[in-house]
Amino acid sequence: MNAENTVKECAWQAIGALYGAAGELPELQVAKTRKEFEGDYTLVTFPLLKLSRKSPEATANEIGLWLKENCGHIVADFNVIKGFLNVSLTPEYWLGCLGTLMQSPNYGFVCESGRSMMVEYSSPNTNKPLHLGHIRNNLLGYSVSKILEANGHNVLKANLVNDRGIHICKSMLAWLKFGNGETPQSSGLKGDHLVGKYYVAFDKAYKAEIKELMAGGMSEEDAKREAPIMREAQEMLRKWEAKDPEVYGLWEKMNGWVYAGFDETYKAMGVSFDKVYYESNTYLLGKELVQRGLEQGVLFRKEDGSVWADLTGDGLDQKLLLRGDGTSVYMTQDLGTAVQRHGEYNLDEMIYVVGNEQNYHFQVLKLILKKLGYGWADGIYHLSYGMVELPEGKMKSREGTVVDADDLIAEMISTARAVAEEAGKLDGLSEQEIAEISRMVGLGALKYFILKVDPKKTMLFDPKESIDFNGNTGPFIQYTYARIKSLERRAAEQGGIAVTSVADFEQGRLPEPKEIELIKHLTEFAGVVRQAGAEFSPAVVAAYAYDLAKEFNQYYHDYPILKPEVAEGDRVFRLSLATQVAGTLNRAMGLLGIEMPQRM
RNA sequence: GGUCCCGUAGCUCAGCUGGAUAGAGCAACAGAUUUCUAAUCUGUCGGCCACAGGUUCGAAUCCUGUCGGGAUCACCA
Repeated sequence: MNAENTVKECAWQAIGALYGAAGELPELQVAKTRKEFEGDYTLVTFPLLKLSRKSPEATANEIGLWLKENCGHIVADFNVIKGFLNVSLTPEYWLGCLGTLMQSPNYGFVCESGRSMMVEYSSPNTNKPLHLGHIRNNLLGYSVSKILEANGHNVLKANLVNDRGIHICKSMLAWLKFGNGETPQSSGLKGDHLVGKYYVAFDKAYKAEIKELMAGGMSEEDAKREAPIMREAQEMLRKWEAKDPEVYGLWEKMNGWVYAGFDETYKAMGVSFDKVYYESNTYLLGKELVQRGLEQGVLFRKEDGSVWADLTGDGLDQKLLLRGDGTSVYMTQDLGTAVQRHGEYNLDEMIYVVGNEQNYHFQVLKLILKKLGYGWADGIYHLSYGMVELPEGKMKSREGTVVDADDLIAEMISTARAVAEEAGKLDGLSEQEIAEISRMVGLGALKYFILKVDPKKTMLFDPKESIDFNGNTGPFIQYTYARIKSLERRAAEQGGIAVTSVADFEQGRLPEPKEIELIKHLTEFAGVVRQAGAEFSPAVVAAYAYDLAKEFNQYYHDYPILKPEVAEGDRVFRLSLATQVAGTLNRAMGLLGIEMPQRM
C-alpha cells in the first residue's frame, strides 16, 4: 500500500504505451500535490519532454487522458498547470488503504532485515552528573535505536562508561581531603551529584594553589604542573593503574555512587542499554592491533619509540597511537574496542552518538581501520550532533552555567503539572494519575523539543522561557492522542463499536476529501520510518507526527464524530479513522521515546 | 593557516536526492467554546532563503568564491 508508487506505476504504463519504452528512461518525478492545487499527486513532465517531443502542457494532457482511460485507481478529473499534471486517486482506493491500515496494527514497522547494528550512546564520565548536552545525546541514541529496530534491524544499545582517568581521581582526592566521610546516605545527595561536588572542590583548591604559586613568581604553565594537589591526583592515577588496594577500593565505592545516580537519571529519561562497557576494562585494547599495523607497514615508529599513523596522504595529519613509553591513547583504545565488538557481534553497522567536536576523531578512526584492512569500517557511522547552547553561549561548568539533567527533568514535570492544574485538566483525578500524566507530558515536551531539531545543528535552549506546551510541541501531539482515546472510551460506554475491517462499514460510505487527506497522511508513515532509519534522524519522525496531529485536529474541529446528530454510518467510519490516527501517533512518538497519556 | 559543519520571518525551527506563489510554531493583533477535552481551531501581520557568480526549461536546494558563526587539527578523553 503505497499511493505514490501506485501513481508511479500507472504513469510508467502510460509512458510506455504513449512513447514506447525504448532508450534509457528518465527518472519519474511524482510528488505530493501542493495544497493550493487540486489533486493527490503531481507528475512533473519536464524530464519526459525528450521522449514525448511535445510541449509540457501537451505531454501532461496526453498522459492525463491515458490514465483516465486505463488506470482504474485514478479519477477521471485531472488538471494540468504548466508542466505539472495533477491527478487524484479514487475514494475507493483510499478506502482500501484504510482497510489495510486497520488490518496492520504495526503498519510502518518492518520485520527482520537480517542486519545487526550497535548504537553506542550516553558514554558519560563518572566524575560529575549529567547535563543538558547529555540529555540530547541520550534522547538521540535511544530514539535512533528505536527507529532502527522499526526498520527491522537487530539493535544493540551500548554504553561505554568512562570510569577511569585523571578526572575521577580528582573527585576521589578532593573527597579524601575535604569530604569528612560524606556519603549519599549521610548527605541526602544523589551519588553522581555528590561526586560532582568534589570534582568542583578539587578545581577550586587547584586554582587556589596555582594562584599562590604564581604570586610566588612562578609562570602559569609551571604552576599548573607543579600544584601539589594535581601531583597528588596524578600519583593517585598511577596507584590506580598499579591496582593499589586502597585507591582501588575508593574508586569502586565512588563509582558505585555515581552509577546509582546515573541509573536514576536514565530511568527518569526512559533510556536503557543492552550492553554496558567500562573503560577500565577496555583502555588497554588496541595495542596488539598497533603492533600488527606496524608489522604490515601501515604504521610507523619514530626515534623516541612512539607509533604513528601517517594520514597526510588523505589530507589529514599524523596521528599518535602509542606513546614512547608504550602506553596507549584514546584512539588506540577506540580502535581496539571497535575490532573487539565487531568480532563479538558481527555487526553490519556501528553507530556512535557523539558530539560534533569529535568529528575529526571519527574520521581518523574510520580511516585507520580501513588502512589496517578492515572492510567493515565502512559500516561505522558517527551520529554527530551539535551543542546545546544557552542564550549567553555555551554551557560552562566552571562558570556554573550548566543545566543539570535531573533539575531540568524535575522542572519540566512540575511545570506540566502547574499548567494542567491551571487549566483544570486534572480535576477529579487521583494523585497517582496526576503524577503520571504530569510526568509523561513534562518529559514529552522536553524530548520533543530536543528531537525535533536536526541533530547536526547547534540548538538553543533558553531556561528562562520554559519549553512550550502549545503549538509544535510534544504535548500538542499527546493531547491529540488523548482526545481520541477519550472518544474511544465514550464509544465503549455507548455500547461499543465493533469494526475490524472496511467490510463492516456502511455500504457506499466512502471517505470525503478531508478524510482522504488523513488516510494519505497515515499511509506515509512507512516511508517516514524508512527515511528516518536511513538518515538516523528522529527529527523526520517528529515532523511527521506533528503534521498528522495537526491534520487530525482540523478534522476533529470540523467533523463531529460521536455527537447525537451524527448518522451511524459516519460515526463508525470516523471513529475508525480516528483510531488509526491515534495508533499511528502512538507508534511515531514511541520511536522518539515519548509516552502517550490516555487523558490529559 | 588546513579540514569539517552551520547561516531561511523579530525568536525557535522545517523544507536541501533541483520543480508550481518558500512553510510551521512562538511572539503581536482579530476571531471561534451553552465543548465528542480551547494544551484546540480560523484569520491578519511578518522573507533580497548571508552575499556574488555559475550549471538549466527551472536553484533556498547542486558547483565555485566571499562574508559571518561554530568545531577541530594534543604524547587529553
